[in-house]
Amino acid sequence: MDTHSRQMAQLEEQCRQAGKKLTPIRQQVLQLMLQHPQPQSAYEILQAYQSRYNPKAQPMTVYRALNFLEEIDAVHRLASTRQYVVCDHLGREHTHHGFTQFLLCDRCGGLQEVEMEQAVWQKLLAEAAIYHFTPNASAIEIHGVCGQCQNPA
Amino acid sequence: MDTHSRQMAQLEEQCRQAGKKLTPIRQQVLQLMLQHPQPQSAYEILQAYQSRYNPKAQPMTVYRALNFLEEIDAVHRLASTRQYVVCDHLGREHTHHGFTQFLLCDRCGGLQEVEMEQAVWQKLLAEAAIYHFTPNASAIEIHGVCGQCQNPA
DNA sequence: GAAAAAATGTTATGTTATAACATTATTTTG
DNA sequence: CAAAATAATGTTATAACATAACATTTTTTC
Repeated sequence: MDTHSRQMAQLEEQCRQAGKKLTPIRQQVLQLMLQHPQPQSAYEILQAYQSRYNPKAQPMTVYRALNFLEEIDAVHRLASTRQYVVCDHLGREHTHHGFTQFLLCDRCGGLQEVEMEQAVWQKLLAEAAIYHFTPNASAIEIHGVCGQCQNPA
Repeated sequence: MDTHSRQMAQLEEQCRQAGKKLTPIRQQVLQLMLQHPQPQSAYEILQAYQSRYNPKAQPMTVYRALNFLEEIDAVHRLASTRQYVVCDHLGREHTHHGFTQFLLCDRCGGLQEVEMEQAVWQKLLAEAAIYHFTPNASAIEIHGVCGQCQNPA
């Protein structure tokens, strides 16, 4: 069983336990995303979906699947670029506890998902607390240039 | 001379020194934004511009002014909400050196602009460096609930 | 004052996302 | 099991955000 199948199976189990359903459409969308590690826009995913599964699929179909997958933490939506990407932890025990740092390469469009050190996000929270502000999101997005693009082979 | 006029005058001086021009349109857009401390979408600003200055103004007019104002660090674009807001430092000596934290209230739509402690953003940079990633943006956006909205009077 | 550069006007279109309502599939419950 | 309720999907339309491309005007430079 390949990695994607295993991830899919584990996710299906997770859903079942949570009383949610990983329907065919949702699986198909996730499948497409697993095969494409780079972040993609909803409309790019729609195109892939149309090519592969159903030429008549509409935006809503993909958006609904993406929203569901985001709810169950299977995918992330990158607010700054309006793109979607499979969660790096998919199919692992470990889910998100603290903050996530998304490192987005402006050159190649690639993404690195990094768990922030606890010490760092606690400091971020502390700074916010000075202003009596309570964060409810747990990710930050940082744009820049990745290692690959800085030192091309 | 009121605060806005003073800020405008100082900005004009800054522009002059940098060989850039704070044209009437750009001033007008900034003026509207100064009168509206909450972040606004480009189209909201366009509406205000149409009401106040020119009913026939088009989106491009506002977008061009906003892009210019962003270039000279007079306004910020909030990527996660696609809104624009006047820079909190406008008209002060102090400009951005390190990282900025934008605290966005999901309840009231308000914004608090906070300079990150150097120790914190250095840690962020250090974490990014592990992945040979070089950030080129210097702001992060954190969503949550502000003090006002948590403890309504 | 002619040429070049910068800003603005104008039209069209591309991109992202959701509202609203109809239909179908699945689950619950009497 | 059948009716009712809920969840998911289909479908159409449109709202909201943003830029391309080219024309015209204004400003600067020489």
